Amino acid sequence: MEIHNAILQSIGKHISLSTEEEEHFISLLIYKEIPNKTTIITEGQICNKLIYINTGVLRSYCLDGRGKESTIMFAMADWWLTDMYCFLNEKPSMTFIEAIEDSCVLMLNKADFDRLLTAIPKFERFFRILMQNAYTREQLRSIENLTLNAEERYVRFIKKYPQIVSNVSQKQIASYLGITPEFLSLIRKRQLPDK
Amino acid sequence: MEIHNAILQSIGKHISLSTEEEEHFISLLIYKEIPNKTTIITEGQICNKLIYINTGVLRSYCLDGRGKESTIMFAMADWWLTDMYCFLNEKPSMTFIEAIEDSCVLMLNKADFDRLLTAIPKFERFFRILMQNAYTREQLRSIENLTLNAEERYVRFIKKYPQIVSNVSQKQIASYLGITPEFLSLIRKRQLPDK
DNA sequence: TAAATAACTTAATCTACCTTAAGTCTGGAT
DNA sequence: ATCCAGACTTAAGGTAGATTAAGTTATTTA
Repeated sequence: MEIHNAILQSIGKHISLSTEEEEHFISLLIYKEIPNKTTIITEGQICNKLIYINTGVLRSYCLDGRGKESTIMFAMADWWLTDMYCFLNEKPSMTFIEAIEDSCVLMLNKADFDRLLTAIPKFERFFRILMQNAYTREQLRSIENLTLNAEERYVRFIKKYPQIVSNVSQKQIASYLGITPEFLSLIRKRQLPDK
Repeated sequence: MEIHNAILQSIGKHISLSTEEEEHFISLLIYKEIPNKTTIITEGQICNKLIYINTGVLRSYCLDGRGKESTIMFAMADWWLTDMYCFLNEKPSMTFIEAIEDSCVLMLNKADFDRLLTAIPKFERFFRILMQNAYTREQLRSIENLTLNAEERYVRFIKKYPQIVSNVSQKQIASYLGITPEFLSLIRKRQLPDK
């Protein structure tokens, strides 16, 4: 009960469910505690879980051919994440997902996700809105990557995600911004001195 | 009739509509022919149209403070586009949308879009899938921007959108890839000589 | 058909950011 | 307490890509 308050309230902002519908939905969720630094999804594994974060912070990232890490997203309490492409198409994951602080999550299997959408079509609406928001967020990121330099991107990042800045290593922030940790260090130094 | 075949078939891949539902949907669409180089959405205007491309190619782009243009997307026949963030939130557009060849489109007003989703909830499913695909596409673009250099991005671009390459100026391709037209010219030169 | 405008190329110079490498600081594990 | 590995800093030298500017080729437009 307790545990499902946040997710139900979050969903309730977009659709209204009857008590039975809420109970049915909750019955599909798998509760899991994830200690800091635990990897819950690994490249190559089938990624068949959609993850809702109850508390904590997770990070998804990928590795390129040369072993360079790129952070795809940081996700905080009340966010959803997965390797969306691979979840939807039931392909092996191209990404890793790990906890970057002690977290607890609720997970929904792909099969249950599909059945849920059929059983309670209101969830189509909920996930449409979720996908819409994810889409517009990503599009903004693409544009900012193209139009802003590293320092401008860093400044926007700390304004947009102040909670993350305080919890995450600079190396990981650099890999989100697409720069090296060394260069981020230099940017940070520039920001301080005179003001 | 003729004109609506493509859009109905495209929607029919994801949901099945009754004849009345199809007719209702079609009654909401506004048909418009858009000559090459016509701008149909301008920064600052309220963007309250969702656009389906029947034939032709459109481009959306934005301008940064220094007047630099960034192409957000190229959209071909059977694609949907708009300034999604501004359409959904009924804000003034932050982007421009123009035809880059003679095109014809079907448009759906925001108010009709909202009513359609209520009247025929199956459309929630259709647009969920549309948003999903848009999201995963954008996420891939973000990652490629971070991990690939300009030449690699160009090579992927021409593989993924061969039809666009033949119809669009290099200046516009450069602004999609986030490089200058001069540097794209250099990349293209490198590609030819020996092979 | 000519003139004008825009697209594309080429090349020199410049800069944002990377690479490498060495050094400091920190938090866990023993 | 000590050791160690990882996080962060600093700095020298290198490179991808920008900027500027001039020249060439298309495409409009008159």
